Amino acid sequence: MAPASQRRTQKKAESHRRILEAAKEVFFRDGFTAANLDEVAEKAGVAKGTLYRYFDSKAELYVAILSHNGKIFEQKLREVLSPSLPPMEKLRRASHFYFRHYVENPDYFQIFWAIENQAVIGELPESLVDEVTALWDRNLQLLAEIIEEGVRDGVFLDHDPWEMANILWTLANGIIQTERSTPRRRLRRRQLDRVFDDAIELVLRGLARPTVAGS
Amino acid sequence: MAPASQRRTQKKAESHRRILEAAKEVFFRDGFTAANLDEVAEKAGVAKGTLYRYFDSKAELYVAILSHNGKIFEQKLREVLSPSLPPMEKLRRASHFYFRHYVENPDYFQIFWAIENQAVIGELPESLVDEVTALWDRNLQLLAEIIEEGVRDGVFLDHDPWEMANILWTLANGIIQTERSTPRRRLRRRQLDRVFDDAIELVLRGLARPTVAGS
Amino acid sequence: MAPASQRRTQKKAESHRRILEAAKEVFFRDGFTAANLDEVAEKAGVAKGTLYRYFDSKAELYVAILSHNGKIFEQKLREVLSPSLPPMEKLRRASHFYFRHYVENPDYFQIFWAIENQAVIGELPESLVDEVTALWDRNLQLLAEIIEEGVRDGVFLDHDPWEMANILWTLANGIIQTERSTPRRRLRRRQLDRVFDDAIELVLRGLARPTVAGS
Amino acid sequence: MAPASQRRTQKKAESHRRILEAAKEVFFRDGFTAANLDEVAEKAGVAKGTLYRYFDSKAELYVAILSHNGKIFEQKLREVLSPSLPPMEKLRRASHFYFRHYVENPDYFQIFWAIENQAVIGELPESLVDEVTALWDRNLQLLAEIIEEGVRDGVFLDHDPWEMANILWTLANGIIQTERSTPRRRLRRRQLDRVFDDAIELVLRGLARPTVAGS
DNA sequence: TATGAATGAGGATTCATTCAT
DNA sequence: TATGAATGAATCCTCATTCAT
Repeated sequence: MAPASQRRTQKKAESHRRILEAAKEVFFRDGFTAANLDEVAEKAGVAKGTLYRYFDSKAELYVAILSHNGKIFEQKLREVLSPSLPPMEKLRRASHFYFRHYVENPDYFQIFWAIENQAVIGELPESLVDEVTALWDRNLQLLAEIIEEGVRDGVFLDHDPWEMANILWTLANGIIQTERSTPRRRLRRRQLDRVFDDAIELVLRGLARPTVAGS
Repeated sequence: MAPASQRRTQKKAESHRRILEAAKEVFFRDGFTAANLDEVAEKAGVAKGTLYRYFDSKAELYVAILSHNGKIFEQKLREVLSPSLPPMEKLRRASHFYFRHYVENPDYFQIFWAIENQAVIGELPESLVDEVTALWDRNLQLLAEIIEEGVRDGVFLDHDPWEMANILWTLANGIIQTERSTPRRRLRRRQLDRVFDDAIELVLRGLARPTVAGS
Repeated sequence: MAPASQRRTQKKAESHRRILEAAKEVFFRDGFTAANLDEVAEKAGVAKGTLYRYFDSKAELYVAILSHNGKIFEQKLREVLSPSLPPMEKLRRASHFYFRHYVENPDYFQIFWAIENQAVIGELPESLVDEVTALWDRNLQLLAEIIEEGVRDGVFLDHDPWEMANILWTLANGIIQTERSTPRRRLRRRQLDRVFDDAIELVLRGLARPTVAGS
Repeated sequence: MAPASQRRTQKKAESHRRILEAAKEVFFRDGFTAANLDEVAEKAGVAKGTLYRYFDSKAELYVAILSHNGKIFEQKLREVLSPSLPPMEKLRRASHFYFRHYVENPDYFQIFWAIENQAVIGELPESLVDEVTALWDRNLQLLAEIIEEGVRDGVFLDHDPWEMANILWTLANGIIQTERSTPRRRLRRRQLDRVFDDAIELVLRGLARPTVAGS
């Protein structure tokens, strides 16, 4: 490839990245409908029209963020789950990873929820919606497999793994979500660390098969 | 009061109620920004201008719904928690109430989350925001008191009651929220009943002080 | 009807009229795509949003003009064609009416042609397009009936009346259209009167069954 | 000329041709304002920026098409009008040529009309507009000369030749135009052939000096 | 008090044109 | 010379809010 062409390709990739970055911030803060593409363009340092060279519409830009961040998340989650660990420890690590990921990338988060919004989905090709749904299903599937393993090994109560995965997933999301949406309450960010640990341990206790005393 | 005046007062109350009803439906379905006051007025059977006789702005109408439904919820929750029950059973009832309340009033729900977003709602009087926040804090406080009682009685692990209340609250919200936002996943509405029961029992198990074997 | 309500209704009708008037002018001058609704609103003396209280979209406003003017034209044409005249004279009158109508309402004209435009039609409900098409067909039908009468009476050559109506219609449109589109040519507006007369007589001569010499 | 240079010149001419070809198609289909230069570039197989190496603006590209096709038309018309024929036959041939030209090049046509609209085209150099106007005037002049000849010979009525040329021109354009814009009416393309013949004969009859019976 | 017509700022999207490579 | 990415002005349409009746 000629150096000039290479430079141009790089610049394009850079613009793409900056747009996603800016859009993530704005969508996160304002939600899909209230988000303003003027602001996205300005934050990304490009002209408004440029957005449309990279994404066909506001809705597709939105989905691109969901998808992009979902892929990063999935990849990191897989790295965390080294196969030799016992199931309980895997779950504990996955939970901590999830929490840490959120603390370090607070704006990756809110956005998970919004795919539900009919106002957004209505404007999207079915295929895009399916893509994002499948992405998050894969993450849930990872959890379900750990639980299945634990059930087989007799360390977890005999519940439906997929259902349990949903409950765990839900707990984690719920805590983060609640914390986000109630910044004034007594539950402060400084304590969030501990609250999260406690919640994880609470759920793991609830999930574990009680060890028979004396055995 | 003169009969004419009385009739007028009744009619006003009726309009107020119809507007709240209609707005709840629309805000729930579309979210704050995408919600359209034309539709609210039409559903309520009043003229658009009439909305402004009852509420100063879209945002205040929104907050009025949060507040109104919160009050109803609080009242019902208090009715459920008759004081003679053991703490564990109180928590179980509160949880089931919460779930049942959601199943019967699905549109009461989504709306809890949105108060967070200052950027969307815009400039609300501090007092309004505080009112809603305080309302939900009172609900949490009810849970916290049950847990405190349980800790005192030795049936719950010795955790900070407020923190535990948050975790429970969060779990319940998270499950409902997840179910709402992932209608395509394997976790179907028909199973939600059971999932919710399982989740509650899981958390209560995690919260309970393990009984000494043999005793 | 209460006087206040009546006044409001009148004002609405007045706005409707002013919008149609302004839109006609702008659409005529610029064509559908290039026409600017900002300018229409300004000329009509209403806010831009007001346009949308009366017409759902640019395309529907456009069709409303076609339809409105078509109806006026049809009505006037019928008035001109008093039934007792001989066919040849009826045609002559219809022709002169058409020409006069154009001279007095130059902006009624151009617009006839544009319904063809796919860019416009594509955005319109089928029913609207059909309405306009039917309207103009009725005008053609009026001409065809005169010709049919003349053919029966033996004063016109034995051609298909519908076809002949098309040719006449076409001639008239063509002359006006050409004159509109070539303002710089030697054929000046001042002469248009005479050109139009000459064209009409030329076509009527061509249409007439030659009278037998000596009779 | 060096072979390399020659090749480059050829390639340029080829691009020029392809751009005109593509632009004709798009302008014809969509009209001036709605036409999209992105599509033109793609159809022509060149980059969008390349269009501006050949034409200074959208408007100039448009005018180039008018001019280019006008020149082709003029050349062919002259070939058709071999001087030895009687005027009536010349007119008949010119008419048929015009019609055939349209049937074979339907997209050459629509475009004639649009030069008029200064508001749409915007600021074109006077010289460009004059060029196109002059081109079409020359075609009209050809017709006028035939009529003048016929008037001198006594086979045509004594009318102003330029005026008659306009009427003929107009009739032809009108029929084609009407047919274009009313594809749904009863006048179908299959019959257009015959309609056109009938129209020509009608006009020629109207133009002809009646032969005195018995002489 | 209730109405609903009018408003006009705001926002998504398009596209002719420019210009660095 | 050709490219195609970037630009940003232009424009259609929406909708919360106002206000005359």
